[in-house]
Amino acid sequence: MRKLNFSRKRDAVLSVLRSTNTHPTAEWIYNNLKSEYPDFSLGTVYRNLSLFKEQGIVVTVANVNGQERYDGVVTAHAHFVCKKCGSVADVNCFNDSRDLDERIERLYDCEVDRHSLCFYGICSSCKHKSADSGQINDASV
Amino acid sequence: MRKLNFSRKRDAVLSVLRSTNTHPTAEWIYNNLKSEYPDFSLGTVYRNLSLFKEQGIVVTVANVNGQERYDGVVTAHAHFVCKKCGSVADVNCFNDSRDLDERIERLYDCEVDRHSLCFYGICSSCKHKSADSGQINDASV
DNA sequence: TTCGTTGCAAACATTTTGCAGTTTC
DNA sequence: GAAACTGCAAAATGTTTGCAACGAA
Repeated sequence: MRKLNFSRKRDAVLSVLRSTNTHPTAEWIYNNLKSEYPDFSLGTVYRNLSLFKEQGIVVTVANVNGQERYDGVVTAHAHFVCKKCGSVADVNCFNDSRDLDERIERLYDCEVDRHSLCFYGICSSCKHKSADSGQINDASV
Repeated sequence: MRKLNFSRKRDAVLSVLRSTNTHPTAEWIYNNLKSEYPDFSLGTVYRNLSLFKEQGIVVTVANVNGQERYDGVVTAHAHFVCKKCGSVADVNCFNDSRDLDERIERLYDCEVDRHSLCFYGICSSCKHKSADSGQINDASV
């Protein structure tokens, strides 16, 4: 892994990502920091997110309406994606840890880094709105 | 759901997808049919795949290196994605059926259409090649 | 001074779309 | 004949990248 200098903006990207549980898009992170850093670009967000992924401290959990959704929590947990509002929520009712991966490794003679479990449907909030009032809010924020 | 006419090309797209277990990209399907139908376009593949998804007879199982991978088998089963060669394989060792979805519905008061379980790592074949000979073969065909 | 980091904008790659011609019913 | 379907190519979209300026060590 290559040498890294300290960078204020890189820190900010990670801390914004860690401060929310909405599993935001790169653009959302960008918009969130643009006011604080008038000199700030989307490229920096992408570059650093990609760096974090390499380091294993960030993962992408789903692609919703063409946009990748990022998570700063890398401990194994599932997600729920609402097809109406596009929200991505944590699902923490499984103890689907490393065991599962090892089972696959033995069974298929392969190496498993991680797995991703994702449920798709309509979230509680959208379900209780009237049938056709649903809108697509990409990041639901 | 809107009215559909019969279409030879639409049939062909579905049948090519159903004839393989490689979870191909739209482009792969296009290349596979281009010889049989000299008059054939990628747009048709995308339009029909998107139609099939609406109908629930096709799902996307993963995005590998920026390209969506399609599956004509919609019964619940997991997948394995190799980060070296980009292959996508079926994983059939779970009886993770509808039960799981219903558990989430009760727990979160939501509606679950389906879930997707995907393992990421290095496939058996790549694992047994020498360490750095690995290449990225997008559709591994 | 060296080299990692960034803004900016252009480049990229996949997917979507508008339109005019073709096919299905 | 009406409406669905398609080829084609242009447009749209999210993401990546090259380069010169900037910042950290």
